[in-house]
Amino acid sequence: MHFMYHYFSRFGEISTSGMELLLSLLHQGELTKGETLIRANQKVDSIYCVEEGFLHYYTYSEFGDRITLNVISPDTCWTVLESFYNQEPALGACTALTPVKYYKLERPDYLRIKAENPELNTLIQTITEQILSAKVIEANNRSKMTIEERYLHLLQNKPAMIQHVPVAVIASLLGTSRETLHRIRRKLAAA
Amino acid sequence: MHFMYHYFSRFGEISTSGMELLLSLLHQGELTKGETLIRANQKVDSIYCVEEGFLHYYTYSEFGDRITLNVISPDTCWTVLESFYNQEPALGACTALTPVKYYKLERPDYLRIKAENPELNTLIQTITEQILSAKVIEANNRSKMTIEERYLHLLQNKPAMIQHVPVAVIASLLGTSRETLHRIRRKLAAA
DNA sequence: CTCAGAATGTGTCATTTGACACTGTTTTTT
DNA sequence: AAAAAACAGTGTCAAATGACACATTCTGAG
Repeated sequence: MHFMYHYFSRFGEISTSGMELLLSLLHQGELTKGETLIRANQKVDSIYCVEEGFLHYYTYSEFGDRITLNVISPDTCWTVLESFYNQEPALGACTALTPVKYYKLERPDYLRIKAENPELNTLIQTITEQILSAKVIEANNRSKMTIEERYLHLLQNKPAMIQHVPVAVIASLLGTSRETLHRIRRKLAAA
Repeated sequence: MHFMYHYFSRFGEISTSGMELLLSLLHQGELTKGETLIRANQKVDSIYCVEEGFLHYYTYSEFGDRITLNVISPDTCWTVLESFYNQEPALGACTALTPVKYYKLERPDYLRIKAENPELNTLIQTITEQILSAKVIEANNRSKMTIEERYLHLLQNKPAMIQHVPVAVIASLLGTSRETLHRIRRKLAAA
C-alpha cells in the first residue's frame, strides 16, 4: 500500500488512524492493455488513483471521430467530475492504453469518511482544492499555447507519456491531427 | 447589499447571523471605463464580485501583443487563484472595459471567517469546489472546440459580453485574431 | 460640434493545417 | 511463422488562418 500513503502525505500531516482508515477503503485493481475501466454513458462512482500505466478517457464526435479528453499518467488521481459529483452518466469511455495498476475509492466510502471523520474531511477538501485549482491554472495556460508549445510542455512535464502513448492519442489530446503532430516532431528532430 | 445576498443564497442555506457577518466584510467599489483594478506583478489580496460591467484580465506576450486571459461578467466572483492562494505576484493586469460596480472580500477577512466561523467555512468550501469544478469542466470542453464553436457558445451563454466588449478582446479571449473572428461573424450573419 | 484617435470591417497573400492516399514498420493473432 | 491488424511516416492539395494594409465608422475630449 505505500504508493497511496506517499500520495496522501504530499498534502499534509495525517494521523496514523486516519491514514489506516483511508487506506483500508481503497480497492486495488488491474487492467490489461485495451481493457475497459468505464463504459460510455455509465455513472462514475469511484475516484481512481493510477500507480502504473496510462488510462485513456475519450468520447466520439458527432461524426464518429474519437476525441481524447484526457490521458491519465501514473501517480495521478482522477475521476469524471460531473459524473462523480452529480451522479450523471459520463460522456466518455475510459480504457487502458498500457497495462495499468490502480486503486479506487468508491463514492459511498468517500461520502462516509467526509461526513464522519473531520480530519479526513479537511484533508480531502485540501486535496480537492489543490487539484482543481492546479487544473484551472493549467487549462488557462494551455488554452493560450500553440500546438507546438503544448507538445514541448508535455515533453518536459510528462516525458513518459510521449514514450508509451500512441502518437494519434497524443495528437488528439493536444487538439490536432496526427499528421500535424508528426510535422512538429520532424521539425524538432531536425533542430 | 442584496446583490451579494442573492449570490450567496444560490449555494445553500445560510443563517441570518452568518450572512450578516459575510456582508459586513464586503467593501463596495466602482471603476470608470479604462480604470485599473490590478496592476501587473502585484499581489492579489481580494476576491472580487462584479455586480455591473465587465473586467478585463490580460497580460503581454514576449513580443508585446496583449493576450486576454479572462473577461469577467456581471454576477461573477473572480480572483487570480495562484496569487490569492499563494501570495505570489499576478502575471497580468486587470482593468475595467466598461463602468464597473463590484464588491471585494479581502484576504485577511477571508482567512479569518474560514478559521473562526464553521458555517461560513463550509459555505466557502462549497462555493470554491463548485466554481473550480465548473471551470475545469468548462475549460476541458472549450479546449476541444473550434473558434467558431467557442464563439457560438459565448453568444448563447454570455450574449451581453458580445454586445459590450470590443471585438479584439473577444477574439483574444477565444484565442484567435480579430480578423478571423470577423470572418466568422460575417459568415454567421449571411446565414 | 468638431476632430483625432480608437475600433471595426475588408481584401490580399504567404503560411499552416486537415483530409486523403499511400508506404513502410511494428504488434498481435491464429 | 505467416497473415492480419494496428501504428507511424510522408507527399499532395484544398481550406483556414494570421499578418498586413487600408477604408470606414464610432467615440470621447476639448
